[in-house]
Amino acid sequence: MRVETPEIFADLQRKLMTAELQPGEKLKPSELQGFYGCSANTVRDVLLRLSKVGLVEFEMQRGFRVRASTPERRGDVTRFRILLEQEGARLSMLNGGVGWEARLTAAHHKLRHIESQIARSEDVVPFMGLWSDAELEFHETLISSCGSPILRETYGDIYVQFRQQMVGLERDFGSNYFHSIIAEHQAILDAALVRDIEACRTAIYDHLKRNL
Amino acid sequence: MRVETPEIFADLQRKLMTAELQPGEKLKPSELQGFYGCSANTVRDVLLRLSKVGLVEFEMQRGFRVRASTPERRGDVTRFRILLEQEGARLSMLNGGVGWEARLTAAHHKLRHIESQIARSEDVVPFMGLWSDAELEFHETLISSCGSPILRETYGDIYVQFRQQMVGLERDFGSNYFHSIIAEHQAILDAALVRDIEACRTAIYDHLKRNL
DNA sequence: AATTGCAAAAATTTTGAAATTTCCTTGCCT
DNA sequence: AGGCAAGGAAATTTCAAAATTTTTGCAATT
Repeated sequence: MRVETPEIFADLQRKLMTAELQPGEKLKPSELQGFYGCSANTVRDVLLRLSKVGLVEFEMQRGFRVRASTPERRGDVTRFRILLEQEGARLSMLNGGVGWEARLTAAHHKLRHIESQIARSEDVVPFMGLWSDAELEFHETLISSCGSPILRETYGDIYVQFRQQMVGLERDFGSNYFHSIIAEHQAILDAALVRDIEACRTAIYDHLKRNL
Repeated sequence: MRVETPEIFADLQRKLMTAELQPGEKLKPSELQGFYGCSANTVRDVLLRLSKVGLVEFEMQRGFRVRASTPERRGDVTRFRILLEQEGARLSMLNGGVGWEARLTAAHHKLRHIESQIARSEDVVPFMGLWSDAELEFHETLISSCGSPILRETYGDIYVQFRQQMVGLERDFGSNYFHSIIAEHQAILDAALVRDIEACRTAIYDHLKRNL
């Protein structure tokens, strides 16, 4: 089974984000090498790049480890995400034009569609992949007109880490849960479209505070 | 001339931050290898880690390049630094105790001492190294009680990038310049010590806005 | 004169193994 | 029994060369 480097990266990132590789677990290039059918050094390269994203911890002479998941870190990631998203949204509301509004509306429409399906269905699991993608797109679109590449990049990294920290956390995905989520996303959209900076700030906080 | 990996990292970081390696310049492992007396792969490793910090750009199959310096990026880095420092200082003012106040006062005292010397002297160049270190310590201490490892780490990275963007920019380092800097640092310290969040936010902005 | 195609050169990535460091087990001494 | 040291196993880092990819230079065509 021959795999190319970008695929190794993608596969490891997915396993990291779905907790198929569990927090704290040691990542040995010499072991993964066999699985991917490449040399240990290639795996090492990929892991170094994953440590840039923050999914993996690296310590010199001590190798790699799946980033640990603690209540402290979850809170830290969440607070940082809130900071970046509030600022990104604020700037987007100041800079964004109709194009931004259109893209945001579109992203929200798709997200809403999936969330409605989930709210009606029994089992959330089969929707999780699609929902994740739609959620990410909505939030990234929200900050997309902030005019700061650094903010957008950093947000992308922290979002990925957020997912890593939250997955594996057993939560009550009852229909209540998704009804709340739907309302929260709606509140963010509404505030953004009328450029109400304070309302949007609050809506973002209310959406994410459950993870603090 | 045999050099260990951490020293290669440190040396490259210094050259990157002092513009001895100029923005946009290509970084070829096969060339640096000769200079450091190690293999190309070792250099590659170091460069991958420097790209995590943001000093170096990496693109698959295209190698490494010193991060470009443009007015846009300078502004972006500066705005992001302002965001992080304002939030870090705000949280520190809420969480920090006397210990924090003491460390901040100490850091400011050292910084002030060097800045006074510079303001009296003709040539700033010989002081630049010491001043850089003292400035970094002051700003890092300011946010040190924020309680967010992620914020502190990210600030560290962005500070380094800030230096990289600003060095090489010809500026008027007349005595006026350092008199302003002294006043600005003092304003930040004063606001922080009396926990005046708004004043501190403004003082940080006023200190950094010249780079926008 | 500009553009496309091809071949040579240069640079990057990958490899497999050697060298080094860390980690763990075992045995010795207090 | 507890702690420390030495030895061996495992893991990480480094190396030099091979394989791959990109870039460059030159000629042929439009």
